[in-house]
Amino acid sequence: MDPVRRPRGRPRKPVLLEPAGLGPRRGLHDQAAERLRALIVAGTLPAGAALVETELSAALGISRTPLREALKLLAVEGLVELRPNRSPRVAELCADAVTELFEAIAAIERAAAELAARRIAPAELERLRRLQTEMEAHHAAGALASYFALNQQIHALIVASARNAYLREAHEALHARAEIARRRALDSRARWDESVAEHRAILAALEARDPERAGRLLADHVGHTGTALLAGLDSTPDAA
Amino acid sequence: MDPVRRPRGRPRKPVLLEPAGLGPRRGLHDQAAERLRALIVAGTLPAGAALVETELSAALGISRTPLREALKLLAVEGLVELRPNRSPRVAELCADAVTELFEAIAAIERAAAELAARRIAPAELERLRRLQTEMEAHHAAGALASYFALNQQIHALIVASARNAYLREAHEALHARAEIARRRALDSRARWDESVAEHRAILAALEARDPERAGRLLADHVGHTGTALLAGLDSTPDAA
DNA sequence: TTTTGGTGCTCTGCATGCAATTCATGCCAA
DNA sequence: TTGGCATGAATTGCATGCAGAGCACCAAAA
Repeated sequence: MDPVRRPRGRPRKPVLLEPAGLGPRRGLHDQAAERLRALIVAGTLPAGAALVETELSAALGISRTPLREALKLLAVEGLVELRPNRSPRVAELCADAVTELFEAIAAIERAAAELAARRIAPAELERLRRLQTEMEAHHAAGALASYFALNQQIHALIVASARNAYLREAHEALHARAEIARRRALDSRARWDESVAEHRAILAALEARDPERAGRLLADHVGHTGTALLAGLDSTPDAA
Repeated sequence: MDPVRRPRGRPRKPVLLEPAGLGPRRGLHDQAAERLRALIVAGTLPAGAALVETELSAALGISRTPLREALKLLAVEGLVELRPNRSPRVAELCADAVTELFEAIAAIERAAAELAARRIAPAELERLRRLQTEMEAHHAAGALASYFALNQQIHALIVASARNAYLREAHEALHARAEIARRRALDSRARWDESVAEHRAILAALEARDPERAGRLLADHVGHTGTALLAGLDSTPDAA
């Protein structure tokens, strides 16, 4: 009944999967993909966990066919790793991969910021300001989770303001994987102050509609986040 | 027996699908995805064509299950468009989308060039030089197809030299879609001279290990390619 | 004790069958 | 003639059954 299977037997923490209580949505495979994505990003399904079709399908209350389709989907997104005739596994992220990942995210967000500086609408700028204010409030209150959520919304909004569906798409795919790494990292409260300040500078650059500066600041910000996260990475996430 | 179904009846050109003669490969779904990708990029399956599962599976000599998985795969890659309870369609590319597409490719290739300028290995540089020479030869000989193939190899090699799997991944996904647009464009021989010269300049920047210049040149090059291609786009690709 | 060959089981991969939804055709009424 | 509607076929979506590949465990020999 436990869909999580670690490569070699180890103390398995119970994984809770609601039997399938979700509302009227699109196809089951889509729902399954969404759920699995959430479970993987949240770390409920830890990196390296084997995903056995029969067990997962039973846990999700669906049959193997839509589940397989969902797994293929997540494989393309890079969240799971399929090997022929073997159980798919939740993708691992070694330190090198995290470095590359944030490098790529920085590249995309830089381009997005440059475009956004030219194209962002006043309403979006206003929303960015509100989010920044809110984030600073959560920062001051020490609310880590809320801070992260706001932070993510800000980055997503900047990318959206670039008005480029392909950049946005690429960013989303990479962001999901970054979230995994983020969950595995220890609290990096040390970087809060820095991060908030950097966000303020980025917002200022966007308001000034300075593409070069906005792009550079955002890329640097993501780069810093990556290195900070890398430093705080739990070096022994699953394997002993 | 004809897997191509145009939205409204029109003279359908015959689509040739080999019954399944390929050698020992991975899963059928993978083979199917690869084949369909090739057919879509080549334009054999034109944009907007409805992909009926039973017909396609029969044409490919496989059953519907692996075909469905392949279609989901291509949907994530953005080559086909799935709508619930309707036949999947080959994704369309309107002019705006092409603009955005090349914008995104330019962004990624710029980042890749900047990284490549720092990381490219001497052997890769040597290979780039050879490809450039070869491409110039094909250019001089007026061999359009060979020129395009070489051009693509050069871009792929530059991205590979950046040593970032995520950028490479994003680039590949976008590149497939760009190929579709390229097939729909009229001959842009007018840009040959320009393009070859730009490639020479990019190579020089990489040899000089100048990230900023290499990135800017490559981004501009891609941008020019995009606008040229956009100008030569067949404005009535399928619909009357 | 270590290594090698065998054996059984589990799991994936694929094919097929059935139900639900959608689209098209034709009919009827205004 | 035109608009709306009902009916039918076609197609997707999902579940299940079966064959093949891989892995683990076990036994036997060096």
